Amino acid sequence: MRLVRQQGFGGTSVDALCAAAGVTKGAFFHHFASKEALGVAAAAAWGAHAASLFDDAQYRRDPDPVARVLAYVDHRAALLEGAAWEFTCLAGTMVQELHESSPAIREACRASIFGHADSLAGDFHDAIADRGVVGVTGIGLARHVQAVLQGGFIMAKANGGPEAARDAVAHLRHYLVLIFGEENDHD
Amino acid sequence: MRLVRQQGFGGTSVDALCAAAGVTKGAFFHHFASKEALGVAAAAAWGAHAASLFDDAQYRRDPDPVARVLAYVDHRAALLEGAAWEFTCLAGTMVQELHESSPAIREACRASIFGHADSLAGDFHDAIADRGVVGVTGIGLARHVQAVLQGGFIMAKANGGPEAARDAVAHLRHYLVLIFGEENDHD
DNA sequence: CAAAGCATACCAACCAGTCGGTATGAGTCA
DNA sequence: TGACTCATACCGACTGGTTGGTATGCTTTG
Repeated sequence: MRLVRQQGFGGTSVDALCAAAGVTKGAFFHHFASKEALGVAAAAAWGAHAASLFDDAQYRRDPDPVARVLAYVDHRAALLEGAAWEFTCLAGTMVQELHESSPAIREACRASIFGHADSLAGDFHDAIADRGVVGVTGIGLARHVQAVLQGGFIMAKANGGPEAARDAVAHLRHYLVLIFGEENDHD
Repeated sequence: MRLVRQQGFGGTSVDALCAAAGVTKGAFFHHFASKEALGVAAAAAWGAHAASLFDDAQYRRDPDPVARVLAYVDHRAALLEGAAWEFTCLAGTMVQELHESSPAIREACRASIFGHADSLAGDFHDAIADRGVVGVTGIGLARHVQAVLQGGFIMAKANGGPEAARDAVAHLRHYLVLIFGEENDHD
């Protein structure tokens, strides 16, 4: 689904998709009722891909929850390399374009983005409880992390390189450190 | 340019644009060499619009620079009302869609977004100097503010309402308060 | 009159989606 | 075993409509 990430959903024709995937148009419409159905399936697949990337990563076994959330952010920062289509979020790209015209795709993208935030909320909740932080919630902080990442992607697209996104993530990390303090049992 | 904000650039045809503006296609192509030229002009106009909205707002005369930057964020939060197309950023929307396919529009959107950040950098610089904050720069912080806003817009589009964007801005304000402390001469 | 501003009709390219047809393989029965 | 049926997977030419853009001529203004 690289083409959609490069050119957008509307900018990618079904013909182009089929040519890139090496299938014919007949096969495409045999498997998907419409182009919109492909968008829904792509968003769902993206959510599953994200889950497989982050859900059982090594760093999630650190006993200190603050170390876990900082490691997650560092991991995200490390992925910011290459061209925009290589590190940006398919769900964020699609929902921006289609949130008004296709409720089905909007919902699939929402599920992907907020679902990923949900999967992080536990660690943030533990970190908040562990440090006795007040004024923020685990789910709220997890969603804010996603918002900053999405915003960083837009800055990177505007600027033509990943540096702008890395700056945003660096500020995000700074925010978390100000909230939680540095991690305990590292170094 | 409401149509572009609702449906995206590719999703809005020149015919629809002309109908909405009450002009004919002949007049359109008399004024713009191409649809892409319209996009460039729209991004530039958006930047000018933002400048007129924020550059000489009342709150920018507060003698405390920290009060100024917090007032800016509060002002942005207050604008998060209604449907997504009413409060989201035209430049952010367009650059996401066209950053690869149209370098001219990408550059115009970059100028709009980063130009607005530049116009805030002075206040952030003053706030940093005033409070003796280390580890962040005025321009870096101003750009981060834009990134969080853009990310909030995406979360709002995914969620179908402005609440998600307000949450992001609330965390952004929290970050600034942690960095600078509360403002001095307010209340 | 001459140029600029604008309107109308038009074009080739492209779009998502359709449709008649084929290939294949599993199940049935004599 | 082999002829028959049925369902699923797949093919690619085709269609009706839309796209950005153009060609031409009218109309207003200086």
